[in-house]
Amino acid sequence: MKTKDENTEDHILNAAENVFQRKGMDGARMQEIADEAGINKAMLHYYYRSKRFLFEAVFTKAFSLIAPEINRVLNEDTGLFQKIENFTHSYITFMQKHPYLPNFVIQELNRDAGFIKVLQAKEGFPDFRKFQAQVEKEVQDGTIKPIKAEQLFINLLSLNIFPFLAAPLIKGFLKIDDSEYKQLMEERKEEITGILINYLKIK
Amino acid sequence: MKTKDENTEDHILNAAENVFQRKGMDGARMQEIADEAGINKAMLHYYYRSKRFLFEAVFTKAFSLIAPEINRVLNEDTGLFQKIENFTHSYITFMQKHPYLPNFVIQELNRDAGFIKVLQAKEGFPDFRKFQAQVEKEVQDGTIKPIKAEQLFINLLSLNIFPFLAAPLIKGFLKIDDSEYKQLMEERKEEITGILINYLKIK
DNA sequence: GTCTATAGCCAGATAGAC
DNA sequence: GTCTATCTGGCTATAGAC
Repeated sequence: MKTKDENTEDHILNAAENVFQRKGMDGARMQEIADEAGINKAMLHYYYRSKRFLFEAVFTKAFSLIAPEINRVLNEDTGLFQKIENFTHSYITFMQKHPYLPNFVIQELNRDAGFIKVLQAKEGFPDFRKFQAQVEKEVQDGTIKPIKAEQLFINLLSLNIFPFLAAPLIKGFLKIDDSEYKQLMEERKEEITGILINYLKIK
Repeated sequence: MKTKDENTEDHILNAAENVFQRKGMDGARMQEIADEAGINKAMLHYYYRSKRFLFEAVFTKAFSLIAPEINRVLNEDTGLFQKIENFTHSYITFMQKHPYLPNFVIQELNRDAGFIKVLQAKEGFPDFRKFQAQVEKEVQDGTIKPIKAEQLFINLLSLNIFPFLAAPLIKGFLKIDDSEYKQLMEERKEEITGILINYLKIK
């Protein structure tokens, strides 16, 4: 078999990512995906059979891009402070590459919560237990304040992800434009690391 | 004119809230709203003329419920620590009453960012300036660490709102059920207040 | 004001030529 | 594999009786 640089199937998937991530399952149109891919509507069905299946391919791939980001926090072989800093610093870079992705995943999971079970069954789904053990150990050792691993994890995700999800809302409240907002996000690398490490540190 | 306890127009709006907030603009169906209201599809158009107008009525009302919550942080006449505690403690209660609301607002603003301008023009849109002045004053007085009001505001919203937006995702990562998650949210009242006050306090 | 019936359109999906 | 043409169903919106 010959493998072209980028075959039709991949073209379709890329186009579908663009459209689904911006418009969501319900707002997306097969015609728009076909246009984006520069081919015909019938081809979408030839390769993916239905809108539903195409959507699921996009969703699964989206999640497979997020999973390594989460795994970096959960399973990397470094200290807690280092993990917090690594995750926070790399997250903005990730968002610049995939601006619609977290919102897409969260939105579609709210629309169809049962889908998380499909993801959990797949290879590479993040495993929380190692992180939990690490936090418990550091608390035991007295290197950090007593805190639940779950809460720390939620705090880390909240502080990093929310400002991107709610960007239009926050820009509206603060009455600032895109470039000022981008500047704020840049500052948050230090801001978030500072807050969390300050909270964990024993004075 | 006689005012019935709940007239048809309100019935429709309530039903529309249910459906739009769960399904979004694109996923919602006029038929489902009519069923929910226990009346006929034609009535929706009689009272609200189009799906678009009905949606906007729902969206505007949704925002008018959130605005006072934000205003409490921005304009209440209390100290910063008190504001943080008040907002955090009341937010969970608010979410229990309106579980789909913040996700709905954020999602639809991402779909159509221009809509924020309509909201900004309305009465009661939160004004950030008083909060900003307060933070700057407390920094000046040396009662809190130097911090930008914008970042503090973003932190407060992130820590409170995100865990509800991303509930299905976080439940999936932590492999916990609804009641365990609810318990975590309850603990967060103290967790969030602690983090932020700890970060602001001068030791 | 409230209903039934239906117009008119648009989207997902398929048939079939090449 | 790729296209054009078309089917079929569902959705918003309206016409018109009561």
